[in-house]
Amino acid sequence: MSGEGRDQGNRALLADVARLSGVSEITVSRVVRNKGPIAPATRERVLRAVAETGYVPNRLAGALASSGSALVGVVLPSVSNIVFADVLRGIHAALAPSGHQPVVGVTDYDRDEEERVVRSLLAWQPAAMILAGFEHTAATRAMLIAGRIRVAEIMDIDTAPIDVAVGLSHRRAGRDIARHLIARGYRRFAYVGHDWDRDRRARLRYDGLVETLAEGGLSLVGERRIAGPSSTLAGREMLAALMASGARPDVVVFSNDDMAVGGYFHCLAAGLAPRDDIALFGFNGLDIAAALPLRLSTVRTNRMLIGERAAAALVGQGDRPDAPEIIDTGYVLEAGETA
Amino acid sequence: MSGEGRDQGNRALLADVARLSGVSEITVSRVVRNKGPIAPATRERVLRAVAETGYVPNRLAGALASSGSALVGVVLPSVSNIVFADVLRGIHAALAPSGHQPVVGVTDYDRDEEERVVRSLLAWQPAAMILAGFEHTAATRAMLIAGRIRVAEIMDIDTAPIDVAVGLSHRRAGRDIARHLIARGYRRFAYVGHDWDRDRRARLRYDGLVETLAEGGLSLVGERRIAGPSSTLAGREMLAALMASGARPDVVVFSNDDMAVGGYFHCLAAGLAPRDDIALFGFNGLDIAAALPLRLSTVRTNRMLIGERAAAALVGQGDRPDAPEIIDTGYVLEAGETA
DNA sequence: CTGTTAGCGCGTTCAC
DNA sequence: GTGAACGCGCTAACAG
Repeated sequence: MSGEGRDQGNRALLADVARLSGVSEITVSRVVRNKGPIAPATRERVLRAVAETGYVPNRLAGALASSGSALVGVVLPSVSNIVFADVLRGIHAALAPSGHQPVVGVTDYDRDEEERVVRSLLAWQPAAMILAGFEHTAATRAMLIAGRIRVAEIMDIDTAPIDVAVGLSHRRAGRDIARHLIARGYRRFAYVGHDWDRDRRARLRYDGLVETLAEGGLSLVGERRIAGPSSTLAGREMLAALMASGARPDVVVFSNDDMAVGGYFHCLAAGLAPRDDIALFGFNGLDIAAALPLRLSTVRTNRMLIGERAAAALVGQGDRPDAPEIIDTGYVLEAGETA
Repeated sequence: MSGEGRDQGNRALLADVARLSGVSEITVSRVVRNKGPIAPATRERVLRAVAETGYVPNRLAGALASSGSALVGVVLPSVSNIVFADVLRGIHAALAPSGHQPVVGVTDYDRDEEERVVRSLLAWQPAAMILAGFEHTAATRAMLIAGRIRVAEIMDIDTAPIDVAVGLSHRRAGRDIARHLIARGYRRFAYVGHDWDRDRRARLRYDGLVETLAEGGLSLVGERRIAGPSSTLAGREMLAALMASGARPDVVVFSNDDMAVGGYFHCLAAGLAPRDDIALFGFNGLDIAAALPLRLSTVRTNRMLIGERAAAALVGQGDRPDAPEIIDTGYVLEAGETA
């Protein structure tokens, strides 16, 4: 606000280009946007003037005039989590061809912060909005619904969306993990996880896991959750604590790969052989999981695809449909070498 | 472009709030922006009307009218690299209080793509621009200089910036690593790295390392670089290849922690004891480095701080100064347990 | 194929 | 402490 020099200097405007090429502003506008019929000769003259002046269109003005910005709001709990970074990459990739720009807001896993972020993104009149997760405040939901813009809620498809849901069923993944491990002969299951308030999807997987165990007459022989975000260090410490508590699992299911890699490290430090002494199972299919001395057994999710499909489902797809749409991007259970 | 329903529906405007509260538009505007003198009673009436209508200011229009947007362009080579994700987190944190919004463009390590990204970000009339790195096309430089907006080039401070540089000296870090390891008694150095075209900072560190070794009468006994991005898997494979080539280093310096963790995994798989058989040194100070069975010896850089300082140096700081500014965010050499 | 007219929604003057 | 007029830079409708 203290800034003075908000002067454009010699920034070229549409009018400058028009004058230089001897046509009207609207003609230049049409050439620049590749819209409407233009005589080849005119186009060339205009293009030359554009190059000469170094004209860069003011999209702020353009968006205001056409009451439709090429901005897409993206609301993520975190960007330093590789999972969301991958999603963002997918969104970028899908948006680039149409000239749309993602504008990212970060909530830090806080619903009230999400409300503030959504409000502030909405102020830029975005063409669409992509949010990670389905748990919003009432006010957030109201803004999203009233906004009339397309909205994608991504990462899981276990909940009914406002408009479009893109992701995978985490509950189903949890069930598949249980089935797979039971089939492999494991019986003494333990769980090592992180904060469910921050990551409801981890809880959905847990529920699926425990449900299916129960159907097989099994239950967890041990369980440990850290009251914070997942991390390699947390995984290492939680598995150490679990083992110290006297539990004797033959397999440990982790809330995700970060935690599982930490568990792997605990095994190395404690002289336990992963799989032979204790089997390990993760979730996400991160690169590092495949680089461990023994390839981590895990579930590979396609985060980039989630971002791509979400973006593609929203831009240039017309109005919000009557019935919510569900897009399942699936997952692959990778047997690996640690379970 | 195919979208029909770009209709605002019943979106409340400044005029609606004004009518409802019985004052003029400009008064509402002042209340909403907390600017100018307002009678407490008026403010309250207006605020009530704002709440009632659910009014959200149109920042597009606001920016156009005041010819100054609260957007900050951020140009990054990648978002799925934790290093840049951390930087982005810092930028977000520093920008949030002043209501500025970062708009991110991703170049995928391509200079021509950077040019396109910069052009398209400039079209949103950002208040400032933050770019990772110093190597731009001539056209990119020209746009940045002509734009009159504040520009930060971040990550290293080994090159003269257009306006502000924020980061650390990678060449100096390379020299410090060499000095540290020589002091610890290591003599047979090897290097395992990744693509220098994508990451010039890795090369600066390499240069510093080799220079200092030479001053001590030493040189690398082995060296391996993958022609692609860094990754745990690449680190593992490159160290394996290096050892297979017959080199017998007593310490391996990696281009970064990802590569070093991969090297650690190779040691485990090959039955080599990290440090006792072969010492390992990384760069960045990632969380995972501290979670390994032996804490990785590395250099901790403060990526979030880089983002914060860059953002703080630009917004609300007036015009571009005559002389470029250099902000050194420093680094800490962490001795660790692997070297 | 090209131009004219009339805003988009708000903030900056100034005046009162 | 409040308001009226004008314009930010561009594009949607029409004409021609």
